Amino acid sequence: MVRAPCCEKMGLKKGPWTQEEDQILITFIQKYGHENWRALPKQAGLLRCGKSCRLRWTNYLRPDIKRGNFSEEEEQIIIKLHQLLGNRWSAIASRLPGRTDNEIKNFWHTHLKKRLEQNNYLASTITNKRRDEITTNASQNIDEHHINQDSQNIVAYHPTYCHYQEDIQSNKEENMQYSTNYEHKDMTSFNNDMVFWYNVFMSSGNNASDEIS
DNA sequence: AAGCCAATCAACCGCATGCAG
DNA sequence: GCTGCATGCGGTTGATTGGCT
Repeated sequence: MVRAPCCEKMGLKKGPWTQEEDQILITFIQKYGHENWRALPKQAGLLRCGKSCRLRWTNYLRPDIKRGNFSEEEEQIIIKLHQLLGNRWSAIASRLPGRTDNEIKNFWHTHLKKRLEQNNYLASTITNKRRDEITTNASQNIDEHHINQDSQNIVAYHPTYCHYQEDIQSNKEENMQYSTNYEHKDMTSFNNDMVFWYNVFMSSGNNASDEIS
């Protein structure tokens, strides 16, 4: 398939947007909308390609964009959605009103990814250490619960399952079950997490099954 | 004060997908 | 079914910023 020529042709401008360009784009979109991104820059009098305009609008200029730091709850949602959906940033962003896929992607790479890796390392270290203790001291009655308490304490990002319960009345009992059971289960209960979040999607009105497949 | 380095984030690039003709 | 265009998406880059020496 032949690729459509992009902005590098015809001396179109690249790089950071100026305030003036932003204003032109905002004014134009407010007036005429953005039916056709490819034609928009020409109509608006911008020396940018449509792709660049779309990105600037969707990631920065849109009026409904929420700026500023991510809340604790948003972090938890991103982490869980990433476990469920992988690097499907737009799908994740669609569940976080006011946040863009680009913003979430950047936040993931700069904050959450490192933290998860670090926490996973620490959690596995602690768990292995505990297991060694158990092996060498078999007569001592140390149960699995004890081991997992340590892992849980280390894994700071760990889910708080009650966030959605007010919104999802129909699944209330089921969700409570997950949140309660979690206290007594080990890290492998992440499978249950998956089920939980799948249910959240199904209840949210968006058919997540299409996206998961 | 200056230089270096790492973190951050806006923006770009190229592929994938959807759709009309 | 094929082709070409428009748009969406995820990975990556590079400019900027802030902290440290």
